[in-house]
Amino acid sequence: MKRTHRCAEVTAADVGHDITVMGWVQKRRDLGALLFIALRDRSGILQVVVNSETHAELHEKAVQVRSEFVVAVRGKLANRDASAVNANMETGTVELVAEEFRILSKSETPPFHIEDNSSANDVLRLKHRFLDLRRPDMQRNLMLRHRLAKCARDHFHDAGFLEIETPMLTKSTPEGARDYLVPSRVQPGKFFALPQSPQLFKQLLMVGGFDRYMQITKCFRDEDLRADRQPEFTQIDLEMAFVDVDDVIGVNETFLRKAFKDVMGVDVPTPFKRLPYDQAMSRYGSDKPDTRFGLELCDCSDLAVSSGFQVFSGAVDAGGSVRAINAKGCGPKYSRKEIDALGDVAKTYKAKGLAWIVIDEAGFKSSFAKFLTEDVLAGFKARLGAEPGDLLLFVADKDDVVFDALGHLRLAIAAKTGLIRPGTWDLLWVTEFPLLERDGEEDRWVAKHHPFTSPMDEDLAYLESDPGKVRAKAYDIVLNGVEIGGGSIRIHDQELQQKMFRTIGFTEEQAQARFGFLLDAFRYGTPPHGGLAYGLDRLSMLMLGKDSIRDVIAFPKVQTAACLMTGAPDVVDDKQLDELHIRLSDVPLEAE
RNA sequence: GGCCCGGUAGCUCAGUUGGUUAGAGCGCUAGCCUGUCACGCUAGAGGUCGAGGGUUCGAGCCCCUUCCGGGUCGCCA
Repeated sequence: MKRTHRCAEVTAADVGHDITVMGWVQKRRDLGALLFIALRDRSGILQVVVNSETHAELHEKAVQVRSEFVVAVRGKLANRDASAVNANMETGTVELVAEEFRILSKSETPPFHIEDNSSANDVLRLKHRFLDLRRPDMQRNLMLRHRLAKCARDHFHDAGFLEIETPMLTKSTPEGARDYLVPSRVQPGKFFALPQSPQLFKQLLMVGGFDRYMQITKCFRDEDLRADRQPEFTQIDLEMAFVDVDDVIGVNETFLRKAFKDVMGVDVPTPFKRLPYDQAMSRYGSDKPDTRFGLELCDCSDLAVSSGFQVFSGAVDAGGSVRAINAKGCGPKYSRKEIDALGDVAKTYKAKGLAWIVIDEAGFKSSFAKFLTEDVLAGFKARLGAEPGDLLLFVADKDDVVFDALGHLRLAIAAKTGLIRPGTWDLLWVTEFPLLERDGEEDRWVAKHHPFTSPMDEDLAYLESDPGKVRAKAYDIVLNGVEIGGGSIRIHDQELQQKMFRTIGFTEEQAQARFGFLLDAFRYGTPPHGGLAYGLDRLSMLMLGKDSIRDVIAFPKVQTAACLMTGAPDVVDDKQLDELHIRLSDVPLEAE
């Protein structure tokens, strides 16, 4: 027997014709002399009818099937009687009248039912991921991911990009995330690292003369997992020579517009909004702001200084700030307990507390009422445009704490009060990131993006005198408050690169030891270049409205970075370790 | 490493103040059934209450430890 159709790909034109389908038994409905089988493949479900009166032998075989048996059925596609039409089914007007039937493979009773919105828990599903993948929503997810990846290849191919692979076994580089290491058998005591991204290689491809490169590739970072972070994930990575910021942004806006059109059928207008980093922080308290709603931050530091409220004035005196958001109309919506819960949110992000004022017709209620004179209150109300019914929330601290706390508060309030309209696709560039940031632990400047990111031309003068002031030619693309990609224009000038290394405390020897191959390359004619990388998993996740990238990865890992299906990671034979010149220490021995 | 949530039948869950033999729905098995599509009807099987320890006359329930999973902070250039 040879398959002629997928189950749900039969059309009205096929009615009356002989067809053969193969798939899994979704459901068996046995009416005695009449048997219905809902047959499923990746396209959907088709009902098969087996009649014992007309096909006794066939029926005898078919009644043996159970859920998830794999069968092949040949027969005539027929229209159902009007009374038997199932309007909830894509193929509900037709059915396959079996004339030949083969059980290709039996199945044990599956540990959970194969269906959308499975209520089975994650452990069970991930242990049996091969079954979980049969569920229609997992099939849809991975099909969308495929379309997105294909769209990227098509678009960048059409725009003159070449897909070139870069090594998986490479050199560990300092800074950034923790590397996954691979021991060398041939060179005792030495290790490869799996790439955190193809960053250096794609820059070398630019030096190598491939002026437009793209790749869809795995990246590895040995850090703790989150709903949107897996130890291995996939980037759509690209790099272009002879470009500046606007060129990179342009080709990517075209890509995203095409991706949303082709994959989602959604029109996203270009150009996208652009928001400089300092505005993103001061208005939204985040470098990946969700701008689908307001609740913007408002600086009240000047009012706070003269408020007579020590917590407020002290924060400003210490170089911090007092900022607030006005949760319009939330006064009556939030109980005291719920406001306290907002305080807990603020404390999660290191705020020492959350000060609040509820404005009502009669006056106000506040957590710091005794410090609120008429004048001070009037000042805050005017600054925040407050009206009766509003809930004003204040955080006083160092700027980074204030931004972090209020930034997350506005998300919490938006989520709780339903400010976010589903089905909106809010694309936004965040630009002009700081080039450097202070490393608290080591008390030095470190690259915020990476050490090859170019400073903005107008800030070059400050690189040595006031490094914190220098902005970078770096940009992130943000979708609905989630960073889906980021990149920068790179340094292509050797002198500037040296200066950059000096600023982040690298001696020439250290830089040479770590990035020598790149610096060598840059001595031989480097085109100006820059690029960007997307998180394919995250973009797929958002397009599907999911809140975990596990839903768009065929075989994901759990929070302990383990694969429940294969049991990886696992112990290996001593022989393998010997070959790799590795001796274990400090490993708690399990009972053998 | 910290904090929070969860773990009872194959699955999803209920389980009163600590009290007899731990229940339900779905699924599964067998029988019956010619238009089902959440098929129906009848009968049946199915339990290390995650694991270990403690308190108690008595623990699914209380306490301690631990394992597993999820969320989150730190971490993630």
